[in-house]
Amino acid sequence: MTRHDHQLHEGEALKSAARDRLTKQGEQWTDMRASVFDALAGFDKPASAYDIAEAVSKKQGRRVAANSVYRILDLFVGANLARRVESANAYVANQHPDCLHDCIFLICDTCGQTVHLDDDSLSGGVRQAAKGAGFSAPRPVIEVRGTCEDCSGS
Amino acid sequence: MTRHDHQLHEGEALKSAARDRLTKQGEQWTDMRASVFDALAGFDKPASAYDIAEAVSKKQGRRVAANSVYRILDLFVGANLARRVESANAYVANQHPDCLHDCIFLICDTCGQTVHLDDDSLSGGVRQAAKGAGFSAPRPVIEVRGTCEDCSGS
DNA sequence: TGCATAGATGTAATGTTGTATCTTACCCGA
DNA sequence: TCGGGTAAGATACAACATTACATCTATGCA
Repeated sequence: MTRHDHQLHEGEALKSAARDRLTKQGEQWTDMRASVFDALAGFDKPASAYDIAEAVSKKQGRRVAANSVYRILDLFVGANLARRVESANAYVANQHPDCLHDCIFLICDTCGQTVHLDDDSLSGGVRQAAKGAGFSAPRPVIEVRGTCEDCSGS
Repeated sequence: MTRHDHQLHEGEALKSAARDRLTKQGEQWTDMRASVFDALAGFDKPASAYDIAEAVSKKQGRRVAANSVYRILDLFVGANLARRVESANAYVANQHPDCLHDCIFLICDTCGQTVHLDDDSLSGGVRQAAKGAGFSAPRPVIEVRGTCEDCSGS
């Protein structure tokens, strides 16, 4: 596995990195988008759009509809601020929105905790295999379901 | 990519291989299961449970409910007769139910066609990475979204 | 034979995830 | 201040998945 020497953001730093990234792409950093990002980053495991809608609703004391959240999540995924975890139908905040990786998620079937690896040699191999089969614009989805260390111990 | 020298089944041969495999596991090969397998194998791209329910319903002239199909698909996936394509919420028949592979799906975003690779070195690398991170019983999900050769040409 | 039982399937309802469409609110430049 | 554009709200609906419980059927055994 490759080591990351780039910045791992958290809390306010992550939030402002996300804001910078989005505005740099010509998109607006609205209150609603900030709220969705906060909620997403506040979860310690992948959150569904509905989870986020509920969290934002609670925080703001008004009902926020799921479709608004979806729109914003799509935008985030497009801007590399968030990732979709396909096998969980859920989303996670990207801790380093400024680096482009094909990332690998390890999702615990027991507790839902998800850890995130970047291994460009593995994902590169998958990309190569796809290209070799005639696929263009490949976007690898590499996830592993299993049991995390904490859960397998208990 | 590794070459397959094992048997690739199709049509009746595939069906009987599937039946053998299932019965060998102590499960029954019922009419309903045969119908679901037929329908699944009859699609040329990943089929959702509802697609299959509809196909079976049409063929039998009676309404088959989704949950029956889900039950059987779960059984099939457990017995290696079928695979779930996570990023498509859909299922495909496994062409060689007797071999255990972590397979790789390439799904065309345009036409939905899905090709299936077995590359044990890639999937092994992913397994290794997961184990290295403390994950046990890893089940890799490796899929690639992109554009197939046919669709990128047009 | 007839009954008990376990497994398979049917029925219905419901929950979760994702889109489509139209409307409204707001900002900003002309 | 008007007009165009983007963001977000409201509503409906489509697609995917699960649950609880009823019924059927094959099988073994008294």
